[in-house]
Amino acid sequence: MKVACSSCNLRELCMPISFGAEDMKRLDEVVATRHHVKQGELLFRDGEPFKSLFAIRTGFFKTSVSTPDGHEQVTGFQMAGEIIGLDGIVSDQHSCNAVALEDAEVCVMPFANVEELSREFPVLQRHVHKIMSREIVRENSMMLLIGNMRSEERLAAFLLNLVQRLHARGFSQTEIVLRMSREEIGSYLGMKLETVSRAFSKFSDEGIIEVKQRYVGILNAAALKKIVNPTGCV
Amino acid sequence: MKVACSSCNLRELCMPISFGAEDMKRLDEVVATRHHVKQGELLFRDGEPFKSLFAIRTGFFKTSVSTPDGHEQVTGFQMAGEIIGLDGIVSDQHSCNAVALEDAEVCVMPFANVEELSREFPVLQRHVHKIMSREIVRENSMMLLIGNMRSEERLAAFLLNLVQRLHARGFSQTEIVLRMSREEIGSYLGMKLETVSRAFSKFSDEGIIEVKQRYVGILNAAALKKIVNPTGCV
DNA sequence: GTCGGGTTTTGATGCATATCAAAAGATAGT
DNA sequence: ACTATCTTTTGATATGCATCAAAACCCGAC
Repeated sequence: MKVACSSCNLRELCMPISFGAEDMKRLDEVVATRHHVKQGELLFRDGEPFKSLFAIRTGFFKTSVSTPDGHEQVTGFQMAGEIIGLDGIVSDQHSCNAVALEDAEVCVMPFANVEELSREFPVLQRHVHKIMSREIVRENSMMLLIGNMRSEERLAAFLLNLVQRLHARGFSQTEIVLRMSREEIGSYLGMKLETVSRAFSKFSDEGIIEVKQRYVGILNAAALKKIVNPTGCV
Repeated sequence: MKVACSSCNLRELCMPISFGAEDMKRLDEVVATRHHVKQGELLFRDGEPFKSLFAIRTGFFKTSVSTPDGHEQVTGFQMAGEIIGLDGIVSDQHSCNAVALEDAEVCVMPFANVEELSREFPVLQRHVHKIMSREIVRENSMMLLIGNMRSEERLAAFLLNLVQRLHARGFSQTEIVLRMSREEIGSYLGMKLETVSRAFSKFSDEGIIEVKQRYVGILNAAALKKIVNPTGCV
């Protein structure tokens, strides 16, 4: 079952938009194969040789790095239409682990293909640069989040970010089914799982959200935004 | 005073290494002009339109982002041979501030030039990708640092990183003159200036370092490494 | 040299979050 | 359906770092 980029409904997310049908056909060449990853399995692992970027077609991933003593730091959660593997370019080997948090399918894009077609299509080249820049900016804001905000602000920002990305993919603007555990959220946000749980309970008590296990209903998005940014400006 | 990349002693740091004399001449075209930035001045500011990347020729910069309520998070310190401005690519405007911490000179590389020459020279293309990937990896490790380590571990890691980069530029392996304040270090590492100061004092009391204002002498690098990574493995 | 403003150090105290612990709830395998 | 295991919640306590405060120190301006 071959699904070409040109006919993929995630095209606008992982490919440049301003592409003619003609060019789009050529662009299909970036994707060599597709690959299924079962829940809990690794797509790639820290230290593994880097060959390809991966575009997520379906499913949900987390990426993480570890301290020598085995403490894990989740560095990101990725969903359909997002690209993972950029960390591997610099040293030709991956520097983090990517684990599927639910059964997933990815498009394997050999980086040699990406670079070759990038030289031919400036719009693709620009797109690749933007994707990498976006990741740099995202991580900047994560540093701000972890370094400067308190636990409840972090969780509020996390939920808003998640729901915004899901909404961009056609899901509800008010309902989330979390794919990750409290511990993984905590690792991502630089806090312990108990603190995550307490923050959930607090928001729930205040009527801002509704929590039932991994289901989260957002009852008062404005309140969440106010927690992240109390002044309301910007 | 025109200094071409081909005759710049920082060439190995900001340009691809495997370049013939012929190609190197063409590569000089990436740099449009040079620009002086006085200590305390901004090279670019959050929200400003993005036109160019900047290669640092001399001097020392910090980049930072801010919360709406004005709290600053330093996202990096950059020295000679390093590239700044990558954050601006994604949305055609800068998303952080870059301030010179000492009088500096930068090479202005219009991004249009970079992209055009990248298409022509695969080795430059690869280089640009690596620089962006390196920044992504660096920020991953900063998330690990801020999210998982305690204050003394963070400062130890910071000092080791700084001295390693300075050493790569021909400076001492054991002596640093800090260009940034305790507050800026603290912001970068997600802690308060008092905590930074206390950690300095502690290391000094233990004979691991020698501190006199912004001068730091590293007396026992092994001890610093052990603080970052107690198990000693890896 | 002296004054004034900024930076750094050090001490005392408080608070947010980590840690420890245990129960409740969900999930998967037999 | 039932048990074993994992996840989540909640409570009690501990602690690392922030906060508040003040003194010491440094640097540049005059």
